[in-house]
Amino acid sequence: MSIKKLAEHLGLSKSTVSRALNGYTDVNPDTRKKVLQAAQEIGYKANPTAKRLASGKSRNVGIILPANTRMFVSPAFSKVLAGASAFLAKHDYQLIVTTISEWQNEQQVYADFISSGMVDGLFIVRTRHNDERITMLNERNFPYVCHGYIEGFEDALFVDVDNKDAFYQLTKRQIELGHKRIAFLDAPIELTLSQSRKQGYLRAMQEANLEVNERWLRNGELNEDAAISMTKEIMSLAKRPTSILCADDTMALGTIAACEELGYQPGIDIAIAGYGDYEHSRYSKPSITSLAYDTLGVGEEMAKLMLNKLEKKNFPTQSWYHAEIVARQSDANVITEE
Amino acid sequence: MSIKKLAEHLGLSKSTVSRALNGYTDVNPDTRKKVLQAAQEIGYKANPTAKRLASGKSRNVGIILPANTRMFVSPAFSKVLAGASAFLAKHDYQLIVTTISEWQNEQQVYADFISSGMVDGLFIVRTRHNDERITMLNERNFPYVCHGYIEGFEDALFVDVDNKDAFYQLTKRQIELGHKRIAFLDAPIELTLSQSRKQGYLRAMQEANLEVNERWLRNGELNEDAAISMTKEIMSLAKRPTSILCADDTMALGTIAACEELGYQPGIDIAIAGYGDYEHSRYSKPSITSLAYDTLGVGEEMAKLMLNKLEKKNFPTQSWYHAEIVARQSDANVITEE
DNA sequence: TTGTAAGCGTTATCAT
DNA sequence: ATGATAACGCTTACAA
Repeated sequence: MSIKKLAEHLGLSKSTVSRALNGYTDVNPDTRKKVLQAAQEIGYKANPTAKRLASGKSRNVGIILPANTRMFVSPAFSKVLAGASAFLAKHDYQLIVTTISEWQNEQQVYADFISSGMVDGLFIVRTRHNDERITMLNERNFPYVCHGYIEGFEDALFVDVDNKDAFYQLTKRQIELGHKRIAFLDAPIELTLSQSRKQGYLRAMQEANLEVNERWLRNGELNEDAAISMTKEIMSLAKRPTSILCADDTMALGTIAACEELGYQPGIDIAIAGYGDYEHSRYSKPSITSLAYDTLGVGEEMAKLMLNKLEKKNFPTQSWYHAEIVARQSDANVITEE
Repeated sequence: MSIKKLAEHLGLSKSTVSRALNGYTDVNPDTRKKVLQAAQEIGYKANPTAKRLASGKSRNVGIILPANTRMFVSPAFSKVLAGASAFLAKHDYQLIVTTISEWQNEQQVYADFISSGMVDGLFIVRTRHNDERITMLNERNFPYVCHGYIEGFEDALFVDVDNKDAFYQLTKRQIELGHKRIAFLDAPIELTLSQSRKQGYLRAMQEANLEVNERWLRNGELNEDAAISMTKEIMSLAKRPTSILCADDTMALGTIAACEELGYQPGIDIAIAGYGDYEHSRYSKPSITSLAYDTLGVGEEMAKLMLNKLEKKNFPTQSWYHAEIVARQSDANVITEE
């Protein structure tokens, strides 16, 4: 009733008003001016639901977050979201976050969400090898942008941190600090990022001609508990590492706790480093050496790729960010001579 | 086109199919059975957008989170969200989270969001004294449930933790541990919760006949930096506290850091306690004594109140949760004799 | 119990 | 450059 009223008020037809409002070219500049002004005065706002039904576009982009993992809590990730949200908002798009619980079927939730018409595109996080979500989105030809690279799809859109380089750097740092036995508690193996991190680690180790003990190379969830149990196992080995790299700073926190429980002094007896430069890492004791990247920028970039895709501009499809070491205490003063 | 197709396929009218699908009573049980089965087989899903336009209901409830504060990151709060989301999902509602950036006008964002028809109700967090958001929602008669009590509106819906009791307990604990000079770094003064926490603190102090030094009672943002600067100021006072209570565990983290920087040993020279029982509090050094509550439950309760409201059932409008002390190292072994 | 038909507020196709 | 009018997919009086 509303565009209708506005039209009547102006003595114009709905269609003209609609065109004027939506920036079509075939409208008399004067008419447009009048319409815009009247809309302003009357306080007319187009009804998004009706718009959506008529146009098939929602101007929303969605993201589905597991309610139970730390993803929803990861300080780094929430900045990514903030960056994406801000960029979208500037372009009159909205970010819609829904959660998925453990008891829900992931594929189903994704399928329902995209077929609900609520969103024009989807952000995908924690991308996995042979990710069924990606497969489905490709099949349905539904626009998406991933946080984390994916392989096997030429024209896939993603932004990622150069994890390989990041962990190459971090490992190299350990080597330069004199370590020879370096463990790596990697992310869950199904995540694509775990592979690249592992590669970076391996490359540095091989370049330095250091032994890569398979027992020092583990995969686990990005939380304290997983890190604690892995650390305990590793540190009880006959041949144990002098340095432990972690896939993120929460793991580093757990690793520190586990080492202390075992009687080691992190930062003195044993080196520990993480990834993500979470807020608490500065305040941890010892403070945690970590890898920092432009979280806000990553989010913005994801949004940018998405808008390009949705509005069919020419665009790059992939974007890489660089992580840099933030050196702190946790790996700084460890004596490593045998 | 879809319900139409389903109807044609069944040889029924759209309306009958619609009624059958939506559980109306005036439908032949047999007909309903057939319709449901056919829908199942064909894989028919009602288009939510069309439903929304026709019915004026979205089956979505929204929440607007500041992208920049720690709200989005607070581990406790993300569990609240998870609880709410799960409960809503069980009842075929969705939680929609949008973010608001610093440069956006809050009232505007709220107004736009509710008038967008995207949500049937709103969760409000960080409720404030004379909260303009509440005023607006009341004026527009738009359903909402607050996290944090609000005053001045009889039939307001909220769930809250008994903050007064919580900080009464926490303060009392300090007193029983022998402290006489107890500081309190409270939340931002505009938040309603800061008042009740202060009241709890004051009550315990007064019951014990202890001096309440106004300089020891501060308000600040719930993050490390705010706590650090407040702690430094307080600890440089001629008469300084032997115990510092914090409005949440991130503040406690900052307080610990600041005390250490000043040469104190938290948990030994000075007692510190927080609120929220964040994940990192167990791993902090010293580990942080905190107040824990049923975060998931709070979220579920918010969702429950919301659904009651939306579906106009009789219901309680308010719900209180209890917080309990989790005793750890940060305030355990502090010697307090003068 | 079922069907008809008029909305819901837009956009989009065709004329004019 | 503007106006009718038919979608969009569903709900909901009202009629039958």
